[in-house]
Amino acid sequence: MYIARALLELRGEIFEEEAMEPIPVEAAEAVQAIEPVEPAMPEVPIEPVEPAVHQVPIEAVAPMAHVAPLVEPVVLEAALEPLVPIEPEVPMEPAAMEPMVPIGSGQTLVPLRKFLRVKWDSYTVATRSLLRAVFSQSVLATHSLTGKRSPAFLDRPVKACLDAQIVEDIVTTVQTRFKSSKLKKSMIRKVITTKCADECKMLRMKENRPPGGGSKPP
Amino acid sequence: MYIARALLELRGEIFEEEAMEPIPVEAAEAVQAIEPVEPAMPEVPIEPVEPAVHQVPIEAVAPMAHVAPLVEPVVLEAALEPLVPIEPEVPMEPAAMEPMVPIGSGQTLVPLRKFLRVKWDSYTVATRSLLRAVFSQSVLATHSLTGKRSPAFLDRPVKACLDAQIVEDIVTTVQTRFKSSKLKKSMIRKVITTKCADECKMLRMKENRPPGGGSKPP
DNA sequence: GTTCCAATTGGAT
DNA sequence: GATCCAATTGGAA
Repeated sequence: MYIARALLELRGEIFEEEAMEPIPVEAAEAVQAIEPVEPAMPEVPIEPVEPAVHQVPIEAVAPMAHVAPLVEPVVLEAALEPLVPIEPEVPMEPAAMEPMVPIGSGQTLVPLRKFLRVKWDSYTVATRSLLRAVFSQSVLATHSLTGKRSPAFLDRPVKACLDAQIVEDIVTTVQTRFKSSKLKKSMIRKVITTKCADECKMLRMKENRPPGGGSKPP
Repeated sequence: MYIARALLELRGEIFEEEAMEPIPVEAAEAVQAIEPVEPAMPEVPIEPVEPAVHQVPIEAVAPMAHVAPLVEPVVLEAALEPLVPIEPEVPMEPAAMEPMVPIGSGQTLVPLRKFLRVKWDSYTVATRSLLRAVFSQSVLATHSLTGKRSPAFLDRPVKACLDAQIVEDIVTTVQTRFKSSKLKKSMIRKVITTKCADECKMLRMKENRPPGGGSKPP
């Protein structure tokens, strides 16, 4: 069973190799959902106090596609705050139904549906893919690995840093999957840095070309 | 004898021994065992599979000390003075006597004495060390890997690029030495880029602090 | 549409 | 003193 296998792989109990087994896309596609719209609102990075578990927001989709997708605004708002762990006082109703998968230390939870779409073709692709499963595009575009200022551009505003625990969980997950290639953490972190930079560029493109800016040759 | 051993190492008949990446060594990570680099097993395909210019037979150099290399070291005379004579004050006659060692394709010759000083502790150290054995500090400081302009600093003057053949020979040499870790060329090239940048910074420092700039507390 | 590359930088290690 | 890190960039792959 795919889910069971995915969980086993998670725990490193199934061997990986450079060319991983073809990803069970069918399972993911069965419940495929349209990517939620990314509100271009730069959210303020709220530092969690002492999070026990980092829960990645789920998409507004019914648990196993059996039920009609009951989209609640609460869920959408939650999706805006990917870095913030679920708050105790906010009971997540539909979110609780979403099957979650722990990665790394187990403190980071990834929606199973998203996890199944992660591409394991190479450590770089896997890292970038995992990032997209865990963070929203807007978060990736507005954050950096360390939150430190660019030494080459000291005047540029500093970006907030990605949640360190989640980053660490991603790194160890990729390391485990590709452990036969003895990946150093710094390699994976470099990919994360590049991914954030690329997302930042893409976001900038979209902002400067909202709609109607394109040239239309007749 | 050291020279004999060096030649053996060149042919890959002596292996990396302890020479391997001393481990990621990130922060708290720690405990990955330094796995011993495969059992000693001569597997380097130095054998003359092809008559091409690939590998210069070691024998052509071994007799040395009085015979010029069979292959004309065209590359090294290429204006960039990649290989400087050991002693500037001695005439070039001893330079012709200097035992040279071919690396990579065999088109690049390294003075044996410098080659013996190369550190093989890790692929990064080895790469930087090899660079210093092949290029002068001033060349490293004034050149870059590709010779392309920095995309982040389009106004900066473009540096000349290091000799592509020599770079390739360095890359393949390091790759061969550390092939058990399946190094990608891009990794090694990145080290070269960084080394050039570091040498450039150092040169800049020296230029701004010739002598007499230091503070002397009594 | 992404991903990758590498030049430059200052500080950290 | 040398090496490593990673933020930023534009264009190449």
